[in-house]
Amino acid sequence: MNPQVDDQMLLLSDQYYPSHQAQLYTHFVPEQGVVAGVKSKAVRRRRKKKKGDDDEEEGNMMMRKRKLSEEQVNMLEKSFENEHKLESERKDRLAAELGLDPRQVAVWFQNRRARWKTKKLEDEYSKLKSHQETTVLEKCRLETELLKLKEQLHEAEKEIQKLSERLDGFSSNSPRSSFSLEPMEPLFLGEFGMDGLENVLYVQDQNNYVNGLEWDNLYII
DNA sequence: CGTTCTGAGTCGTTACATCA
DNA sequence: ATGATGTAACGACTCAGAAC
Repeated sequence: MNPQVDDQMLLLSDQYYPSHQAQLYTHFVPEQGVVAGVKSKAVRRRRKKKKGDDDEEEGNMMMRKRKLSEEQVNMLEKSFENEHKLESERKDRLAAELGLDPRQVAVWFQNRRARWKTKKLEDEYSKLKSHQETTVLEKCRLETELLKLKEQLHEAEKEIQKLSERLDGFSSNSPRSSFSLEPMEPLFLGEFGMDGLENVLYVQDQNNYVNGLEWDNLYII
């Protein structure tokens, strides 16, 4: 910020810090630069930079942090809830109502927006994180289920293989007779895959429709 | 004494106005 | 119309005092 702007702020500070409003501050720091109407260039002192910069104002620490009163913060919060952006008119009105420098109101809103944004990011992050965790769990569950189903499929194929071998043996050893149903019975069941595959069709699982699909695929191929 | 909260300073960027 | 310059507002980063 350039010096001209700072000068404007000095004027504004004089305008917005009338002495009768001093009681509004819970932590009004004595040497603020406007004490007892003294117009001072030190209203907005530059803070000390890092250690070793310069010690010009070490003696009279003019720049101290002023904590806003609960009432001021409440009103600012209300205003922030209504609208995060702060137009010039609203800033001036708020500043006048609260007995603050418009610059302070602007700074408060800037900080509030920044911290609101940080909090929002944190919230979004934790939401995404928990969503990701449940997705990973679901993936594990599905993989386990897939393994089980593959195992069942393997068993079913083995069974089919056994039955088709039996069928081959039967057709080569005995002549066809339309009246010899007795030996057909077990085969009949086998032909439709019912022999020994109950566990495939009646798997106790909430997703057993999946097993059904697998079974369909087995016979479509 | 370390941590957290928060008011405020600094810097870079952007939008806009003014002027030569 | 156009480029240079000044100004204001803002976000991001940071510091530092206060509170816990």
